[in-house]
Amino acid sequence: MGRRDISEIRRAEYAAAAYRALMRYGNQATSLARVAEEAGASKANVLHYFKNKEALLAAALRHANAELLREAVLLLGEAQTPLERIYAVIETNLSPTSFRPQVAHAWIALCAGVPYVPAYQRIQTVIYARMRSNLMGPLRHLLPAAEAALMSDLMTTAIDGIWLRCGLSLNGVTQQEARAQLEAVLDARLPESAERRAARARMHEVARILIKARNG
Amino acid sequence: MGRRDISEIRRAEYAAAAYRALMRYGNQATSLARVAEEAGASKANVLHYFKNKEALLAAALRHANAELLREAVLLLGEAQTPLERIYAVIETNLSPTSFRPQVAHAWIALCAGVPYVPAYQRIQTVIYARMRSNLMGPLRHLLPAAEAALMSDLMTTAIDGIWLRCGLSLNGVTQQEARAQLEAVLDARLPESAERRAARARMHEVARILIKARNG
DNA sequence: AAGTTAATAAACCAATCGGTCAATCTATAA
DNA sequence: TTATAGATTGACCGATTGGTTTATTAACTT
Repeated sequence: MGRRDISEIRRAEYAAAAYRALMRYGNQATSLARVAEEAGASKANVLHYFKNKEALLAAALRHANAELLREAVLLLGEAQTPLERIYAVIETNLSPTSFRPQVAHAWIALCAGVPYVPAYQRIQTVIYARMRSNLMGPLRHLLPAAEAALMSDLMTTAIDGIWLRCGLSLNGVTQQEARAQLEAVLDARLPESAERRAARARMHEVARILIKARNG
Repeated sequence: MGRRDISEIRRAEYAAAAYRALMRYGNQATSLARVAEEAGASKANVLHYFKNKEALLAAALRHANAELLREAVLLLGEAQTPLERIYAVIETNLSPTSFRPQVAHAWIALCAGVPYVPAYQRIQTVIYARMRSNLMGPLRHLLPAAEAALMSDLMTTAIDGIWLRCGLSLNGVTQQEARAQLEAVLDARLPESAERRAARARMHEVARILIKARNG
């Protein structure tokens, strides 16, 4: 175990601790002291590996995003048709890994900081670019360019709105309600068909299997 | 000018100042000192009228919500058909009063605090209840109950997502893009028709007139 | 005019914030 | 074994936070 390894290990540890704190206590209450406590380390050592709080929280959000990305890659890897790729995106965003109030809290905190913290802005830009790429790819095969762009934007918007509501969790958006809403979005330009039914069923099944495998 | 009046005047002044601070500097940077400076008063006097910061910011958000509500009432008052009432909601949320990054910032700050600040939660609950009422009313006339509820939820979700994007304003959601997305949402269950075209045109015109009157 | 009440603000407070520093400890390299 | 570089930390710092206290001013009541 070289000294170089420790650096990376600590950075990952502290980023994960910061993410946990962000989920549990919210942005306001996530101080360096609390993150250090969460990680079982000293505040000074956290700052030994991150030049400041902003860098730490940015790493925390990238850490969380990487988790989500891993799930997306798995699902997209199983998709074989454009419609299946669209449902892969939907299933990813509804998977229990991400569709949880606590996770949503962390992302809302990110959104709140975007206008004032350049590092957050960069993360958000990357996330949106990937979302757009994941959706535009399959949509281009199914719709004219303008309509594909519209549907990509609308699905992104709807997913954002669903996450927001999930984070507030006032009346607690059910996964089923969220799914129904996203299906309705699809209805606007990709009317129900045998292909769509098949794609939905298959990716739902793939998601179920992957989740079970991860938990088991 | 009785002493009772001054109390209400100051409360309104300070709430408005807090809302301005929330829009300009974000939640993080909105301190009592800054709000007092924004209001041209002393911090102590702000706390003389609000028992603490939480109450002040809650009043600020209610103040902002009241502004939005006034606009909604005006538009809904002109709507004469169910479809027009739906478009009244859409136009309200796209009006330049509310559809601005700064305004969205303030609301995102609210959302970020909802899980931790009970007062914010109450405000959010009221807002959602009114939105649902405004949408379910007309939708019930146009769709079966279950479909009406679905569309109400979906429109709320989409509006939330649009506001969120507006607040981030990375690629800057245009009012036109937002309108196109909401039209696509309607397409899912209320296909384009002569009635819908008429309702859209009329409420768009009503909104234009009201905005012009307010600015002029 | 006198007395009471509310409006206002300066000064102050303890707590906490993000961040620095100097000093230890530890483990590898020589 | 000793030297050295990195890991780790307690103590500390100035700034800022939300909130209180105390004193002064202004205004209504009688």
